[in-house]
Amino acid sequence: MKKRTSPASRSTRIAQPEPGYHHGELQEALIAASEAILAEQGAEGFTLREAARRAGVSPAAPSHHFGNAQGLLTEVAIRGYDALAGVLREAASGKEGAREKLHAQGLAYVDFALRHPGRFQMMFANKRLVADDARLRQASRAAGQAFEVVVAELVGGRPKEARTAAAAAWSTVHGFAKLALEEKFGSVKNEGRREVMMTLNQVLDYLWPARGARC
Amino acid sequence: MKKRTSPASRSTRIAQPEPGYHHGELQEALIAASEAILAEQGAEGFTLREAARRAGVSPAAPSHHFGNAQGLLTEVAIRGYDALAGVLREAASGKEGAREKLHAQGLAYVDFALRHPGRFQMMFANKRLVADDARLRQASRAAGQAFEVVVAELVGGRPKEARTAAAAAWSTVHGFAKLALEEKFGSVKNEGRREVMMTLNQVLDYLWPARGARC
DNA sequence: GATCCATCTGAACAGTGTTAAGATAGATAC
DNA sequence: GTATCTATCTTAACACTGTTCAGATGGATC
Repeated sequence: MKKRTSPASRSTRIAQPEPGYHHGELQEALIAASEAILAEQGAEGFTLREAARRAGVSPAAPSHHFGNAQGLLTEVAIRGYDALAGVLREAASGKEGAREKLHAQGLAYVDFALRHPGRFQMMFANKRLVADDARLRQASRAAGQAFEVVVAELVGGRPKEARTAAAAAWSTVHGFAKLALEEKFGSVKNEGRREVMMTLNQVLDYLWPARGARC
Repeated sequence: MKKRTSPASRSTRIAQPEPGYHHGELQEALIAASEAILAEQGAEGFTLREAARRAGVSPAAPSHHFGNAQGLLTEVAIRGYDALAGVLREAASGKEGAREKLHAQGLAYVDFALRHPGRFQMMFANKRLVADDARLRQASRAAGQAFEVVVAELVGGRPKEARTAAAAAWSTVHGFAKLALEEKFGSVKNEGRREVMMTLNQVLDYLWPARGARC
């Protein structure tokens, strides 16, 4: 503490809209910093120290708010699931008919994954999260249920079949997103993305065909 | 170099069947050590130093054979894809009829992932591998094509539709495996695994129904 | 105005991957 | 049979990482 103690230098800290901490702003600053790292560097690029650096605090500061790196990432993942659930609900709300809603949700799911790869990968990196955190599990379940409500409409309400169909839908779009992110369907940068999304369109048409199109 | 120089102490090194290195055995020892770590600790538990430790060499030794950690893991991933491709081909060969073959492949794929989670996760952790390694890409493509040959039979040879159907099949089983590993379908330990595999069975039946079962 | 207490810092620790220079020893050449 | 060559491995160091703990800091409370 030789050069950074004066109020003037303090206010130059990055990602600190209000000059004073001690007011619960550090949590938000750390979460925002983490999301920025994930967006720029991907899930593997995240480090707790870098998040602290961007928030303008020492490496030990985050521990007082989140316990450890897993705690911070868990909070980031929760927000990610909330965002995903919102995207899925909105996609369904803009369509008429169960098949069209499911179709739109599938596209929205993969679009979310390709637009926010770091965040998406981290959401499903259980080992880096507090996997049994109650709020995390709830947020994850809520996102999964976005499929279930649409699928229930598709299969006509039978709960057993709805569970199976929801698992099928989630598996398909999740697997497609993961494989696309690992470039198994070719590049996903720039115009490569459009092509990958068209492949997804065909996959969804193949698995959930328009009434009477298959068989 | 004070205590470990005598031939006697040298021979006590772990995972070193033949006492003499200098014969190309270190590559195999490092790969075997890495696979053991992945099996015991999962993908996140792998460290290059631990692999070197198990092979009985210094932390710098692997660099002479694999360049860096990514190089070693790439070799591990290649063997993983080879094993997976073998499993998929064998699963198909034991069945009659395209749908039954695809069904068996799906079960085999997820079974492979649940039995070797660390290896499986690492195979799809592009950031930890030399993603553009020619042999890795070839091994990955070979595994993916195990689906294509069966799916081509299913759709009757039309190549465009076969590509789509293969992407659909791979996506579904890959997504199911990933979600299962992240415990999204409940526990996957012990008898929980049987239940998860039954869910997969229902998913496959739902997406690729027996002739005339749906519609 | 003194005390309290949440918050944050500084410094340390054990661990990581990677690099460069040097030791070692099997293979080759004379 | 001895000397040289060359692949292989070690030692030591560097810049990182996450986490812990004693102590400084300063806003809120009495």
